[in-house]
Amino acid sequence: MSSDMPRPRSLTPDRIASAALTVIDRDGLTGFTMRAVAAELAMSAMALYRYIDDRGELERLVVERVLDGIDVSPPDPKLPWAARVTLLLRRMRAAVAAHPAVAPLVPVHRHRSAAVLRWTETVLGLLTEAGLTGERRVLALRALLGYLLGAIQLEHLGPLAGAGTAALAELAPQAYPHLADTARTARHIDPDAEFDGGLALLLRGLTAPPD
Amino acid sequence: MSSDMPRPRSLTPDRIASAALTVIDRDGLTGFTMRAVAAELAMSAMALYRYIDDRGELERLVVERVLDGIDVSPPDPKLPWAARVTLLLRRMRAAVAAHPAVAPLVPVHRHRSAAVLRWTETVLGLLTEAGLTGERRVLALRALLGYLLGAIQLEHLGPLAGAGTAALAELAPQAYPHLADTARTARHIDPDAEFDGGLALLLRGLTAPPD
DNA sequence: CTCGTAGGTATACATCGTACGCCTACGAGG
DNA sequence: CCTCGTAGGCGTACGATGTATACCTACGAG
Repeated sequence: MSSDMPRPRSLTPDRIASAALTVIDRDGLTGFTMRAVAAELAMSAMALYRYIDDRGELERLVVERVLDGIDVSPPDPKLPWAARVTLLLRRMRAAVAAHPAVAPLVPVHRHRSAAVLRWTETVLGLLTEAGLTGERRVLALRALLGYLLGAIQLEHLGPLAGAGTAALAELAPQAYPHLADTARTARHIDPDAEFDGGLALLLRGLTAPPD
Repeated sequence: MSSDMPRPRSLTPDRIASAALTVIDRDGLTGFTMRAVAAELAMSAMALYRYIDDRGELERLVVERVLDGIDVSPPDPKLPWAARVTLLLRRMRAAVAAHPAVAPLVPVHRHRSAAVLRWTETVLGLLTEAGLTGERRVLALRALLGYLLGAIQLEHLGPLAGAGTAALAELAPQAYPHLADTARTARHIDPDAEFDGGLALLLRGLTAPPD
């Protein structure tokens, strides 16, 4: 055999992910098409299939690329424990916020990302430091992860995340008194503060007495 | 004009939603097609467009149908406060769990559902009873909603929600020690208990001192 | 009975993911 | 240098999808 390297060319997975991300940032998820990504790489659509199996794998690459930028180093140990956890969650949230259109893809492909593994390991380290082990640590992680993913969905899939809240404040006069009132208050809250605030409530619960 | 009712026929929005849900339950989201839903109704695909504007509206109908079954009556006031909130969240979770394949559609169309409005109003009532008002109530609602939506995503979009956790327990031997350990523990936890447990942590934080 | 309207359908089109088969560039072996 | 096998790259094509358009038709009001 003359086997080894007959034609070692062109693309790296990273360049592909990068092109796909460019397309998504520019045209949104609906513009995220095999043909569009190929065009972004100045290739034919089918050429992509020399590097990936199918659309699913492309999505996976995009999610991994978005999440790979996350800094997973443990924050300064001198910070209060809650502040350190908050920092880590904020980093993940910020990574997604930098490319809002990929938000719906994150929950689907999250578990295949090495970055997420590292991030989770770091978070677990912090939880362990706080004295959480065994089942309590599992529950704490699940609660944090649930809150994080849910918050991301709420921010990027909501009724345009603010316009709808405004509508709620108008509508529902006496049929939904609490709702109308809450929506009115919510309009004045900064999204970052809202994320941090909800998280703070959760963290307070995590560190309560071990039953 | 002879205007009023020239031909008053066939379908109600509810029958349409019902047929769509049948299709989704049987064939999953990928089988959820205009043609498939039409076939389920023994009609041509285009006939559907006499009743709905586009696919998006069909999705909305499905989500509304799934969520409409939720019991939004306030639970027995003799129950502890946390138990009452838990009950309401469980109801929403159960409604989605009854049709797992629609889970990805829920965050997208949630805000247009009257059932969600009523449900939210009830939850807000409970939060108010617990002494939460103003910003604190907004944050509490957001945290609960985030946790709920996130938990639903985690359960239905995970790595087949269990198989992946198992894989994590095997993999990642010394590279991710905390993770491997946590995954091993997680395998023995019932999903319902996990949901309730994480929620309990959050609720504990909600009722802590008002800063 | 008639007639206008809304119900229902058939057909058609653009766009999507991707299977298939063909050329071609290029690195290794002579 | 030539040649040759392999993998890169492309053109075409197919089935599926959402939906626009134009048509026929059943039916209730007059």
